[in-house]
Amino acid sequence: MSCRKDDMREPRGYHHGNLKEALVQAALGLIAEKGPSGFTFVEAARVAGVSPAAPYRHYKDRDQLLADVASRGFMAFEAALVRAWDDGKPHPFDAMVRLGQAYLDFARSEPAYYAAMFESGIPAGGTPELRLAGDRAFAVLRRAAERLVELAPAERRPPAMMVALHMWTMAHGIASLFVRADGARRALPMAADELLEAGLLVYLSGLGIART
Amino acid sequence: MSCRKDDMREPRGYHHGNLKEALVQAALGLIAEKGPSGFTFVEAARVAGVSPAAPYRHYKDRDQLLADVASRGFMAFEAALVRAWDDGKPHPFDAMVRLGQAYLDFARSEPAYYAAMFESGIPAGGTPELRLAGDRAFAVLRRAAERLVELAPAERRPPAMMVALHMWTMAHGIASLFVRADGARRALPMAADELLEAGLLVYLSGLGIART
DNA sequence: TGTACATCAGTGAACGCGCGTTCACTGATGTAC
DNA sequence: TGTACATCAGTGAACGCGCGTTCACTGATGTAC
Repeated sequence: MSCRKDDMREPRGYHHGNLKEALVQAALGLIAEKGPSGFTFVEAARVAGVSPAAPYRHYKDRDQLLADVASRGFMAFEAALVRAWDDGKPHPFDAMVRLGQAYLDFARSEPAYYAAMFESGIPAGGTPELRLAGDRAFAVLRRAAERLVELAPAERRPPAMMVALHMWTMAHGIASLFVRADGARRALPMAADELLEAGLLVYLSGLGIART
Repeated sequence: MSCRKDDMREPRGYHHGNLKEALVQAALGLIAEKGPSGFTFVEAARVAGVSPAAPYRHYKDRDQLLADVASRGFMAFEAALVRAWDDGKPHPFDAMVRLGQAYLDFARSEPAYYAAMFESGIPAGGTPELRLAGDRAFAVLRRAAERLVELAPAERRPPAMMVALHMWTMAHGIASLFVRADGARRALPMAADELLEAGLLVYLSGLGIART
């Protein structure tokens, strides 16, 4: 999926050459291992094979690194959502179900990104890049919602923004409660994907939006 | 709402008399202030006015205290949900909307409990008490769902468990994204309560469940 | 009612640890001429 | 092509800090007789 664990380029001289990248990868590994709160600046430096003072050349502090990781996470997230939505083909209905799956898939396959994005406690607008990347990911949901509400009976067409927020809410609720990678995941008497798909379908049917 | 900030009983002798309680209150205050990951055992002792070794008489370690806080949180949560549901009166439909409100109200008015319950990273079954308290809170949703599905057309009655999970999902998703107290709360172009209410109503309508 | 004693809750000093951050430094790189 | 020099990325040692945990201890409480 992502370029997580490669490029631990062994032999290096005085200059690392790619430290910023290496710090991000190190952070991802540490977050996956012990959660966002267990990740430290010093240890990221150690994993990247560099002295504890080196990261300060690239990030003001720990939170800036975390924000960078979260930004990159949102970019990868947006890409995954765009891919799943695939411009609403062949039918916005199917595409929307794929979108939900992609949301959960991302939480599952990129738990470190997901945790940095949603569970690290850094503010959503912490840096301009982070805000932008987050907005762009949401915009995918927003565009999908716009296409979907066009399928509703014209006389009672719901606001697309609301629909987008509801889809986000359901996907995020399920991911937070039942898909997360850490010990706080709750047991579920069915597959998380099915739960989400069923929820989305019931919801759309409540809006009067049908498959054809 | 809760008995949070009282009983800081000033003058005391060698024995505190109520240290366990005081530690829980101290933890709640610290979690509210800096989040679950910023809370430390030593500082809880300091706030309770006691030496750093004293808490070990009552809790094996930091996580046990956190689990106790979360347990108590689930008990208060359950009570709030039961109160809101009010046995489905006057109509399960209205009661369900109240239930959703109560969920968000709890997240808002008891952010420390909420964080300990859902964002502290302690496993949901960390202690038997915690598991039991969590199950009981969910059981309220479950019972509500049972009453609601009875209103659905008999020939396509959805499983109550699924409905309960969907309600939980929506409420939790909104609480996690838009109601949380820390810096990670996201802006919302409408009231969170209205978003949840609308989502629940659309969902129920999708199940063929109507007000009368 | 009084005394002896067991139990228990809290003390305070100490420990080792890892973190975040700083500092003057040094090795490598690139560029002007 | 060669040399001088500015710039920059990383060093390594040091600091102060707060945490978790332990230890032998001590003061208070309750109970048996």
